Amino acid sequence: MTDRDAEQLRERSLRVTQPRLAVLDALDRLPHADAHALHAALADSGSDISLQSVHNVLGDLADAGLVRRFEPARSAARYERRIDDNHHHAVCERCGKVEDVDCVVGAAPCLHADAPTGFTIQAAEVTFVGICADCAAGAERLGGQRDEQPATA
Amino acid sequence: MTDRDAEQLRERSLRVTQPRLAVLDALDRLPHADAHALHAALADSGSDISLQSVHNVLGDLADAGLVRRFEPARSAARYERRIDDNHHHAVCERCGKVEDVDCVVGAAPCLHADAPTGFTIQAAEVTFVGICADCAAGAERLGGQRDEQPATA
DNA sequence: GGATCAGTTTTGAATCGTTCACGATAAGGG
DNA sequence: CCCTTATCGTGAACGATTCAAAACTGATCC
Repeated sequence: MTDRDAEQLRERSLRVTQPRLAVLDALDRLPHADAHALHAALADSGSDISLQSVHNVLGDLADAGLVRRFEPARSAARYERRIDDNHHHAVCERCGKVEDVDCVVGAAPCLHADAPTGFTIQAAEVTFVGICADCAAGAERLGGQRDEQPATA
Repeated sequence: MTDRDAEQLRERSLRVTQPRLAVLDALDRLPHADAHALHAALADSGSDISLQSVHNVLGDLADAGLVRRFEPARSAARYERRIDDNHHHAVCERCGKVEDVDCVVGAAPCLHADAPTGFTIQAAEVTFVGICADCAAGAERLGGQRDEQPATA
């Protein structure tokens, strides 16, 4: 997929660099990672990229529209490569895990708010908060625990 | 309304203190303020409360369910007193202003996501991003400007 | 294939919003 | 009115992100 990544970068007149390819590749493996998690993952796979560069690259990619940035409450910014379809996110209150939620109410569901005050709506960010299956199962017999996916992965 | 505020605090077994009443009162006047804006507003109206205490109070009030905390992307946490109805928010990309958006799709619109992975949805956070009427009007003849409501108000 | 130039990365420090720790203070029951 | 304890204030610490300047390298031109 690195070829396709390089192509995408060129399409946006971004230089094809090792850090950018590495970040894109890591994002394929960690679909909702934050900068810290990506940095750790890259370090593990041999790419010696500074955390600041990860932020830098993510910023560039987000500006270019190759990557989408979203910020669950109480959490660092997460990044994902799914940008074409408008899907939403479910965040586990307990462990911070994020899962994709496809639109249920049709094509672009919550996008048509009638902003009474002349607001021009450009995008809608929908985030569901709840308990993921794993935490629900684990919490039945254990007290509140924390696992924090992005810190680990 | 201070009487009602005091009553609400007592109902949650929170002590009725001047800082808490002041914050609640300020929140009535600034419906979507962040901690900094509230601190400034309180200072203006004579209440000499430290910024840390504002955070502290807001945290307590949020824990008690008297206040709702939400975090628009790229912005500090905002707080509001409307907690009973589930309404959403429209954030102006340009000036950061937040306006309430009532549910359009019925009673609890986007709340019924079929989380495929056993997710138990507890709440939905819907945020619309766009351009507010003021900024749209102003931007027609001015280059990109910034006004940042919470910093001023 | 190599030189050149601008876009990128790096390093280190700075910023912002928020949280922590602890002594000082005051709310509210007795 | 006193005592206990929640709460507030002060100051420092913290995590995530951004900024600044110098070193580097990808892409183009020769």
